Amino acid sequence: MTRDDVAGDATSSASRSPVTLRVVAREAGVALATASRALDPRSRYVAEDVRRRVRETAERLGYRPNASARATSTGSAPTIAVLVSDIRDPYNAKLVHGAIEAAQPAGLMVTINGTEHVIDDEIRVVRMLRSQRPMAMMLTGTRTGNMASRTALLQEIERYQHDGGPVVAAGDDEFPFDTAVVPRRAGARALITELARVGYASFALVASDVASVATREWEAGVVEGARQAGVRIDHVTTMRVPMTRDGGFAAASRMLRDGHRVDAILAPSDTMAIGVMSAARAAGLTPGQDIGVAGFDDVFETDDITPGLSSVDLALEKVGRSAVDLLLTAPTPERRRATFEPRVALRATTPARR
Amino acid sequence: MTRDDVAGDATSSASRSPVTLRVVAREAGVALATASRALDPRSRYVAEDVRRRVRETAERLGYRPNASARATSTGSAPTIAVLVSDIRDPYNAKLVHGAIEAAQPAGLMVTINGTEHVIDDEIRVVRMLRSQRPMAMMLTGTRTGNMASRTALLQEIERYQHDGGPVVAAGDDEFPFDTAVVPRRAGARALITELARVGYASFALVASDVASVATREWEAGVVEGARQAGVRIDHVTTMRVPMTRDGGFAAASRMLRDGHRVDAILAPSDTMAIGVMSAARAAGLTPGQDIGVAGFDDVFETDDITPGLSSVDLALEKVGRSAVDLLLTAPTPERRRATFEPRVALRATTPARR
DNA sequence: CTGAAAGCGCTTACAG
DNA sequence: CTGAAAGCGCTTACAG
Repeated sequence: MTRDDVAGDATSSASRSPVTLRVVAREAGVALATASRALDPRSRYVAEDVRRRVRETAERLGYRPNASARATSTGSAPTIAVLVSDIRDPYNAKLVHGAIEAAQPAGLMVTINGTEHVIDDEIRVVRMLRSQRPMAMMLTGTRTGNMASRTALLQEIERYQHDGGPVVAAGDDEFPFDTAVVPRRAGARALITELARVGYASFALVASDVASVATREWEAGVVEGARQAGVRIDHVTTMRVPMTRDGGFAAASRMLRDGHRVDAILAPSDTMAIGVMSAARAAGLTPGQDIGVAGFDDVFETDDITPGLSSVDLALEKVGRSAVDLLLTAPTPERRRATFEPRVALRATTPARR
Repeated sequence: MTRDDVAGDATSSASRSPVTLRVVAREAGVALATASRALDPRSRYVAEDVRRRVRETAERLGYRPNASARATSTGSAPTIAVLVSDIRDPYNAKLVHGAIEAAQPAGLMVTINGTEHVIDDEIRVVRMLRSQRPMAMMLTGTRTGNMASRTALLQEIERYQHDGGPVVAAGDDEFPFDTAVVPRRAGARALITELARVGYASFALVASDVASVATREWEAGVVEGARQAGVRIDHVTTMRVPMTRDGGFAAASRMLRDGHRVDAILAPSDTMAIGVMSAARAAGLTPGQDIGVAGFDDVFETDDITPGLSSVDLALEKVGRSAVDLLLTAPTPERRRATFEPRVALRATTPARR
């Protein structure tokens, strides 16, 4: 009753080569071309019994078509290349997850390339990506970097487009590609409208001027909403800080030190809002009690963290999914924009006032 | 002073084909083989001036080598295929981020494939991945699923290995591959040791029996640590729940309803611990005050969420990086395990007692 | 419906 | 050091 029959041949492991279509064809007794067709679901004109026989043979041999060979034959790989600044950022993770969800049923792989928020790094990465001849490219997250870098990036991407590669963006409406637009402006507008409705009348904004487009859109939405709702934006603190917890802390600290007193502080991301809360506490204010705090993104999605952070759900997974859908449908002569419904989530950091 | 010279030919955009090595060679006045060598940094025996000329030509034409063609020629793609259950989970995101960091300098792409925690889905994905002929495969996160699925998955992976493909795991020590092991056991041991040191004497564990290996390792570490430190594990509630906030809530609720009273409740992930905190509050207990709560993973990494959740930093990014390093170094006859130093982070949910 | 052949864009012995 | 040629594993007109 030994188990020797179960154990494989452990010694002769590596470096055999995978089963090839040629082998499958030979074993099934057909020509290479026939085997190719039999295995291609889109190919008409194959006798049913031949098809079955070839498929069974392929299955039995554990045949897997060589995607690279297929790609060099057809000219492009069944791959969507996604540029993402930092996959640990839940904002990006949600976009990417949505993209993967939409890509898999279409038989497409998603390739992730980190760029660490540095636009010059992105240029390098796009160069690398062009080599892959991916079916499409997708830009995600927020761009930073100066005008020159930006132009260089666009140029590298345009080379890809020039060769017929479709490009889509998921995020801000800042590039001349089809874009699944994160509803920042509408979301910001809805947020301040809601807050006004539950009794907030004066606001301070803390923002980073680094991730410019994202912040600008958010700020524009807040200002529009404030005007409509008849509430005041008393102070805007824009600092050259990253959109991180520490950035939010720094900006809010300065604002509070300057003596501004408002009903609520708004930040352009939840991560920054966490820093705002810390700054408030450091200044002796309890968020949700002495002062309202609201973020943006809704990446925490929870009331379990106390106090629950008010935020705006930007439908990021849908945005990611929709970006892939844009790639999957035929391009139109004019540029397309997919839009989404944001959802305001008021939680413990902004209880109703009065 | 028009800008026509800058604008490209906007009308005739798509479907031209990328510049090919053949074109570069012709333009540079050399043979195809010579161009290939001139562009290959590893290739000796190319006259310096020829190399320079070819490189300049390639640069000027915006040439990018066709990775697929190269891959079909060499037999494998410069790609690490990563299997990940859910990229939105910060645990996975950190592992993947580490992997990307290590892969990029080596000129390797990382391919992400979501599997939604379903092992049968993983089998499908591995089949797909085999087609890519990636340089290596990396398993990440926690496996679930029954014995049969598990065997089928291993079998599919073994086919890949059989063809000479290296496989590495980043996570639990549950597969017969080189593994960068997440230090769960040591981390759990260290956690309870620390807690004992600051005055905690009795504990309850809530766990999921779904993600078995991860939970088992954690539990084993806790039990070992408790024995060494001379503290009591009063109760273990293991429920058939996912390792989520809701899973933690359900298990902790049942435990508390059963009337168990302990100094602290421990959960095998931060996400579950968040649920535990909610359950405690629902039972009228304030975490960090009436009862201690500690998670595991340290995915939140922060004191800013109040009360700050005590946890164990499992060095996940290092684990991810190291997994790739294992792939990049020559394999050894015996299986390798890379290990890491966990770091206990005691925060507000477990203040020192007495 | 099937097969022989050309071609996709590279790499790499092999022979100068 | 360089070039002509074969080969990687597929797909796809083209001619039965």
